[in-house]
Amino acid sequence: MIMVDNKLIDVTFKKYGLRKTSFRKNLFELFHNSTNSLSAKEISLKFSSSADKVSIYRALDSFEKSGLIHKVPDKNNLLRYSLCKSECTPNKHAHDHAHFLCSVCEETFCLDDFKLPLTKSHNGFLINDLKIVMQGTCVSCKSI
Amino acid sequence: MIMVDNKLIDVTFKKYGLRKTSFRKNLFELFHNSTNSLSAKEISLKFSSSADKVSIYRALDSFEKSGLIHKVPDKNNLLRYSLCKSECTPNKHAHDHAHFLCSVCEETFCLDDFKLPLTKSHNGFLINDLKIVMQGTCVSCKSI
DNA sequence: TATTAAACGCAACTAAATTGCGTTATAAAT
DNA sequence: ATTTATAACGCAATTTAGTTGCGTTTAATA
Repeated sequence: MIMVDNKLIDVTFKKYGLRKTSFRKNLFELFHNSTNSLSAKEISLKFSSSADKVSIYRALDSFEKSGLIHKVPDKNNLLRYSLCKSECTPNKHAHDHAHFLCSVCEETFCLDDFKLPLTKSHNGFLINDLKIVMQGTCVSCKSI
Repeated sequence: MIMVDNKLIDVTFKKYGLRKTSFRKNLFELFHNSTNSLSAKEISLKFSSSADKVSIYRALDSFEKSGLIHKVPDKNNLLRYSLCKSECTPNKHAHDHAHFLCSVCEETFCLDDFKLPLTKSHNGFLINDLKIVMQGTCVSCKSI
């Protein structure tokens, strides 16, 4: 596992109000060094089962509530998370991007530059949140 | 339960190539008389547990594969289905509409007239399928 | 009416996620 | 630096959704 600057950990954990336990620091590193999203199972494997699954679920929950990570859709309806790229806080997650599920490798990608339409209401329905999920073949799988 | 015309059942089951067992006829009626979507649990409750859950899951699966119903998103990641309104077949589900999850009543609605953007690719990602899921307050809950 | 293939129903199972609770470690207050 | 309060940990047990296997029943058709 590539080491992440201690400074970055300090700043990030302070910003999101998280306690710096060794497991949570490692979990943050894992997210930071991952290009894609992570499920509890994948995290468990990366830690070669040294981390209890309950700790994983609780850490993910706490990371999400603080605004450090966000839920992303999963092909098999698992809980799956990605590091937030924009400035999310406990009060507001700013996820104005689409998600892409690859049917081949089953990975989930954030399409940060695919912006969502900003619709506030439709036929009397008040819209607080809008998600776009695409399925298809990702860049890497396409060229295989 | 409001009776559905036997003619409608005959025509529908013929069209989708489904066998007319009493349970599946009742299940179709249930969908037909529901304004919203249904989960396996809700269906089980409606049948007051007279239907085995395995039969429910298998019927839903078969209804979906035939093109009679389609999966809709669920707040708690459950399998949830709605009757198809447009002309879906086993080969092609034509669901070019958005779905709306109400945060108050937790119901799922199909917004049939909210059309999806027809994008075929984005940054090298090949898009086969695009889903829009909205969250907010539905018409009824808004006015409470 | 006989045949065959799908649907049913029951039990057992799998896998994800959650809860409870006693223990440990961190942050802050002294 | 030590104490204290609280959050996180780790283990076991539980919950819940959904699946599989298999023998039996039922519906379509020949």
